[in-house]
Amino acid sequence: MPEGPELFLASLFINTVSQNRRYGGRVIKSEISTKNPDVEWEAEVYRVQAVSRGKELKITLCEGQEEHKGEKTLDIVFRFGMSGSFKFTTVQEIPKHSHLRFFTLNEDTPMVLSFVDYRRFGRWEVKDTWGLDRGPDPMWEYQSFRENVMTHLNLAAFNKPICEAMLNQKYFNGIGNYLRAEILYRQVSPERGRDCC
DNA sequence: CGTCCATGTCTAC
DNA sequence: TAGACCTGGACGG
Repeated sequence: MPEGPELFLASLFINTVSQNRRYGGRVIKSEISTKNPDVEWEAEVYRVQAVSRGKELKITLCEGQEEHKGEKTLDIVFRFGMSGSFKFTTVQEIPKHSHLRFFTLNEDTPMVLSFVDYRRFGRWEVKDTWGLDRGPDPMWEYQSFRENVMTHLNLAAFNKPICEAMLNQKYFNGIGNYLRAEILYRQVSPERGRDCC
């Protein structure tokens, strides 16, 4: 599932299901997830919002029924690894491999937003900053993405075949193996003098 | 039953 | 830079 566009779609999905819902209680981590941190959060009522940047997705929890100044918030930054995704299900149908769970309030059928990751290569951190070694989003921060590339073309990171350079998340945050292949298939040809793989 | 493969990091040598 | 970290589906015997 997870390169930049999938992370973006996951943020849309989270915002769509969370738009007119309220969550409550604690955020529950699965027993089996030992490498990722507990999320210390408890609120009678809170809202959930998501935003993505490259191969990271940030969820913000906001205490309270409606927006107001000084509300308590908490940010969690996720990386999806090879198999991460978000799913929204009933409590009865919590998926196998659901490793972090957010519970809704006031529903006829209680619902759960889950971070699901069957291979457990995915990671989350409780923090509000994006990964320090990851660049701007190529789609949604195009100007700074472009500038970040253009001003560093002299570095060793670019002194290699483009298929290798494109996996560097400091400059191509969100590009993975499938996307680089699709992009290079469309844009690069030997006639243009590129040293491709 | 077994082997191989998968959209990604992460870290120990 | 090789190996580690994980699960499960496809396919071979």
